[in-house]
Amino acid sequence: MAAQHSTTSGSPRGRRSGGTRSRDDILRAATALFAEHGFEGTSVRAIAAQAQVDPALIRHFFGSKEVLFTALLNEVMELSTQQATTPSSGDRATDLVATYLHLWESPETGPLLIGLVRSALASATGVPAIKEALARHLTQSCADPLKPSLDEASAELLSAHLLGVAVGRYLLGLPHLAALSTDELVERTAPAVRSYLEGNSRSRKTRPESKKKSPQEQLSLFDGLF
Amino acid sequence: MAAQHSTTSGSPRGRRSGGTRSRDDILRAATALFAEHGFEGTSVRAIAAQAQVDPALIRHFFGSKEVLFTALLNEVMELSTQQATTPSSGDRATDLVATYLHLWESPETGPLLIGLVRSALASATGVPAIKEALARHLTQSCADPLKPSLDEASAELLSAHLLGVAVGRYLLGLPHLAALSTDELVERTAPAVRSYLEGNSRSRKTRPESKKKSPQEQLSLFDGLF
DNA sequence: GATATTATTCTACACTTGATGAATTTCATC
DNA sequence: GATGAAATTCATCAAGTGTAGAATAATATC
Repeated sequence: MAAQHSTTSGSPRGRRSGGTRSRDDILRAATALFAEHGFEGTSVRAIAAQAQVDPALIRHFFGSKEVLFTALLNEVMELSTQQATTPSSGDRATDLVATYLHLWESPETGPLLIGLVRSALASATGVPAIKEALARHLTQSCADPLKPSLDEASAELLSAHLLGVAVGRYLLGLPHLAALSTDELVERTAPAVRSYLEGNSRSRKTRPESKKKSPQEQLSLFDGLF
Repeated sequence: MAAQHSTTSGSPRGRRSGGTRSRDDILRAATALFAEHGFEGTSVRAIAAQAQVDPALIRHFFGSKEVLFTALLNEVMELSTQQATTPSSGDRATDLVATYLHLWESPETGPLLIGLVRSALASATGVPAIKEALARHLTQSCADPLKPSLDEASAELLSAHLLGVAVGRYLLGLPHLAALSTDELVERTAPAVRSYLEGNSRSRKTRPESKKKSPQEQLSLFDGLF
């Protein structure tokens, strides 16, 4: 009785009959929106709207927007280490690039990574845990697989390279980069990665002084070949 | 007379005596804050506060937050093309990397680039001109200098690589990457760039079919050398 | 010297934001 | 069947958002 009680629209209050998937709906909506607009650019209300749910439900299930984001962060870190065991034959450079790009192509981890990168780069100070998570992701996915044979600076440089490729393709959408097939992309990226694995580890330490310029002799062996 | 008129603090209304540098103060404050928090993360009020100026002055001088940001965008594009004429001797890869990183190290263009990248990557949809500006910057600073000898996909890949290095060093602050001197960074990045200039342009087209895997023969000439 | 332009501040509007507390309904447990 | 826990919505708060109009003071122009 008492006829619906109040304002014009909306479902009635109280728990619904039968099972619920609101929690999953929220997670899915949050994944999509964080990927599109990052952490700060996504409002709790927008997530609730996309999940067709009241905004207060997000607080009920997760406590705060930041905790919700952290839940997704944990998910992507977990899935990454799981799927990191899928490299195949061939050389290490190709395997590394293929494994890394697979994380970005997968519909399970791809949107999470896009959201992570967008959120981590958005601000220099906001939510430091996000930037740390991105750094951790990079070392886990890029640097660690090459651990014994690469110094730390080279590992970070290599990670930055792969991150740049992902940013250019998935966040910026550089046209020709985005148009490549995954296989082509792997083939074309692998040589640069290989240059870190092989070229650099040999040419370092050969010039202790003379900080300035002229690193030609580094590959001078091949200068005539090309 | 009439004793200061109204609320507790703040300068009196009206124009100040003598010349003014408020407009430049606003530009400087905006540069710093956009670099720190990106376009969406920076409020007009925060810029005004940092410039020690009333928020309405920003509207008076620039009309809107977006126009203010565009003014800085134009500035960085202009300065980039100016300073792009400072390469030195040596090979093309080293010159390209040095010239590009100089834009990021310079106190005039560096903060503008940081703000541009932060803003462009923050959201998939917001202010499309920003993402276009970043793409234009990349082609102007990275791809165009290599124009005749590189196909477009390789140029974008190379641009993405350099962008990744800048992101890792200046936005993410990866510790070992940020600790390198500029010269060391150039030396260590150049080989990867060289692999695009030389390695790739040679090995392409040698495999019209067999899309999958095994790109070993690509550099097989040198496999024994390293 | 009158008039227009510019620089500067104040106040305010309409809106969005994250976070709460309370009310209501269903389900689970005993 | 009573009781507690969980799910759901509503109403609201205190802040912050970009933008706007109007008021005031100094300078430029004629």
